[in-house]
Amino acid sequence: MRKTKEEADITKQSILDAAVKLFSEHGVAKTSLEKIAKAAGVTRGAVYWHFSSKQDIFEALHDQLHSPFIQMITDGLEAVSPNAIEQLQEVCTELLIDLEQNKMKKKIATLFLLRCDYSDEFAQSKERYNEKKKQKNVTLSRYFDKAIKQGVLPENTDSMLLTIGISAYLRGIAVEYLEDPDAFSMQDNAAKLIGMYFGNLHTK
Amino acid sequence: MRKTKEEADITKQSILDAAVKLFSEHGVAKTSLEKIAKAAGVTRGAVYWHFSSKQDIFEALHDQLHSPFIQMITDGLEAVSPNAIEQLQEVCTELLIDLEQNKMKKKIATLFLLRCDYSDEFAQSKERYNEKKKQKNVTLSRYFDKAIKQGVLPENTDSMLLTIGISAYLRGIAVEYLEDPDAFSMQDNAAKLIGMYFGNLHTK
DNA sequence: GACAACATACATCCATGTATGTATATTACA
DNA sequence: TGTAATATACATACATGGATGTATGTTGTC
Repeated sequence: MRKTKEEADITKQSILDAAVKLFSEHGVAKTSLEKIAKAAGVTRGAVYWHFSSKQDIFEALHDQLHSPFIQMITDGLEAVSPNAIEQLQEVCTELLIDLEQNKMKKKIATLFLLRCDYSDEFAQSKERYNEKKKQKNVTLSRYFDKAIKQGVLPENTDSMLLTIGISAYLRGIAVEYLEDPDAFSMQDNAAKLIGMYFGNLHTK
Repeated sequence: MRKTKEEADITKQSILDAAVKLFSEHGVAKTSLEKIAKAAGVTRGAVYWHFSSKQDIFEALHDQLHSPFIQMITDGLEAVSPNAIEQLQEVCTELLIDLEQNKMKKKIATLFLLRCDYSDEFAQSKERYNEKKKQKNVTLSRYFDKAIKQGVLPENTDSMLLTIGISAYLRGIAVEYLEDPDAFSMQDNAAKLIGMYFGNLHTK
């Protein structure tokens, strides 16, 4: 019954995959380890071998999936561009369209935005999550400072406030979309929505 | 042990109050009817007398609390104003500041935005919720049409898109704030944040 | 005296965690 | 290089608590 290290890693990953699927479909709280095990084609024994609890699985998913999601924004901004705001617009738009087209990302975003709450046992996850968010905000804020120097944003722009605004807007669009994906199409509207926000920011 | 109709109503309301508190603090899924009963100073017998299940309580809260919350926006827009956009700005700003100052509203918003998910048994609640949202969007969209006729919005404005945008923005700000109320103050920033969005919409 | 407004008691089901069994991969050693 | 020892990767079994729903008892009201 013993498996290779590689086989064991596959088992572990299949548990995580099953967890993502079930968490995003039925919510974290309503998903039992038994269901995860079955969906992964193993027993709870395997689950408890690889993870100590449901929180543990959640944390693993958080590290593996959510953090990169946040970083996707910051990474996309590293390339040098003549117009920092236009670049940001493109990154945001792509992120939103990707949410519609990439099934996996859609699942992940649904999971972390709509299917979990960070109270009680998950408070520790929230702590780390808030930290990542702060980092992201610092990065974005510095980015806006760059844009101001570039002359594509007015001198008196409050970069921190703009950061909060953009973050909220992006999240709001994502949440509203994921909550009811038939309400509107990202492909058709993401660019326009983002454009609406940035329309008044250009100095041109 | 039989009580007056009035006393019974008080009991029922105290159960709902306890539910709001516990739901918003620990999440809907993690709150048992036993805990609600204890917090309300009764037994589960009383809870089952007034409600058929946890979903039933959730639905009652939804009707009692969430719907009015949505309607607060639409209601605030009924008054006749010379500048529809400025009026909307004020309504949105007030709503957000209220979220910080009114403890009860903060609890309610936390509950419905961060502490519940609408999958599985709660799908029926979601249906009705989405319906209300559609109504709200129609109202808002008509409102923007009015603003266009008023001349405070450009002729070529896409009112439906603007509706989606505003809704998303408001929700995003609310969610980001509630998730970490220490991150920024509504009193200081709500007006500015709302202003940022509307800045490019004026025809002035 | 009937019924409303509960409290209490009971039965059942899940979910969790842990303990134990087991086959096999890996390692140690001769 | 073969083989015994050991640790790994689980499956199975067990014990427990907690949550739910219902059934029944009790008291006061109308």
